[in-house]
Amino acid sequence: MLSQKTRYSIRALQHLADTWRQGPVRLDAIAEAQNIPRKFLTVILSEMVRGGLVMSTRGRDGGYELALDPVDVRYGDIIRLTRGSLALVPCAARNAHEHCPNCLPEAECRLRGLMLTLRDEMAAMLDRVSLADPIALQPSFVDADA
Amino acid sequence: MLSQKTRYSIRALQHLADTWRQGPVRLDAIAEAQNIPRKFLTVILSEMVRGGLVMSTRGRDGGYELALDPVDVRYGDIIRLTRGSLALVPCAARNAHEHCPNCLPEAECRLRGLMLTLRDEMAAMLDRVSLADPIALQPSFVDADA
DNA sequence: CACCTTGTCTATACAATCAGTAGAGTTAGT
DNA sequence: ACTAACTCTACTGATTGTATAGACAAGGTG
Repeated sequence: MLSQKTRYSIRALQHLADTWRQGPVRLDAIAEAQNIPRKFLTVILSEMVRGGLVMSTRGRDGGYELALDPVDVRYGDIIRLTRGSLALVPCAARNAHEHCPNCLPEAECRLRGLMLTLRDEMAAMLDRVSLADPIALQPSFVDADA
Repeated sequence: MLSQKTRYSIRALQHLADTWRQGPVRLDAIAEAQNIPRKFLTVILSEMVRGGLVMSTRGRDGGYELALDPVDVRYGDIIRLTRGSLALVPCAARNAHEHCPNCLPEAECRLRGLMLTLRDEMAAMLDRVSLADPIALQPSFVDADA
C-alpha cells in the first residue's frame, strides 16, 4: 500500500501540475482543494522541496510551484522520492537495495526473483506516465480476479 | 511493501510445493528450511489452512501439505489471501474496495485511475505465475558491504 | 487407555511506523 | 516594523507489524 502521505504528495503535485506556469500556489489553496490537513501538508511540501520536485517562494504572494515541467515528473519518480523504492520487498529494490531479514540467501530466493520482475514491470508503467498526462478516471473493469 | 508475514507465507508455500505429494511436512521442517520463527509460522500456517490453501494433519506423522496442486496456486491468490488485495491504494481494490480517507470524490481522482491500471497489470503478472512454475533467480547485486 | 506428538486458538507484549500537530523561526514584500 | 507566507525540529497518540506464551484438541501407537 502507498501511505497516506505518499497519496497526499501525489495529489498535491497533480494540483501544482494543473496550475503550472500560473505562479506560486499558496499552501492553503492546495490543502483546501485537495482535502489535505494543512499542517501535514507543510511537512509534505517541504519534503518535495528538499527532493527537488517543488520550488517555494516565501513572503507575500509566496507559495509552491513545480520545479520541473510536468512532462518531466513521472509517477515513478514521485513514489521513489517519498517511499525510497518501487519494490515490494527490500531485496528487490534497484536503488535502495537492502537484505530482507530472516530470508534465504538472495541467490536462492525465488520470491526475490519474482519480485524483481514485478518491480521492473511496475517501474516501466509508472515511468511512462507523467504529471502532464491525462489519466483515464474509470478504466474499464477487466475480470482479472476471481 | 509486502509484510514479513506475507513473505514468510509465500516461502512456506513454495516449500510445500517442492514437497508436493510426499505427505505432510512437519512445521519444524519448514521453519528450519525456510528460516522462519517457529511460533510465528504456526500462526501463518493456521491462516493458510483457514484460507483453504493448505491442509493439516494432526498427531504423529502429521504436518502440512498444499490443499491444491501447485499449478493451481497462483502468486496473486496468495497475496490476496494474506493482504486482502493487490491494490496499492484502498480505493483501487477490485475485491476489497474501500474509500480512501481525505480523498477527492472517487470519480474525479486521477490517482485512483492510475492505481486501478497498475493493479490490473500487477494482477495479470502475478496470476500468470503459479507455485509450480520455475522462477528465474537473478544474481544478487554486487554491493560494497555484502 | 495412557501418552506422546503434532497442530489450533486466544491473548498478549513490544517495537516500529504512520498520521498529524505544536510552535518558534525565517524570509520577503509593503 | 508589520504581516503573510514558508521552514524546521520535535513530539504525541494511534495503529499495525512481529513475535511469543500457554492452554487446548486431535490422532496414532503400544
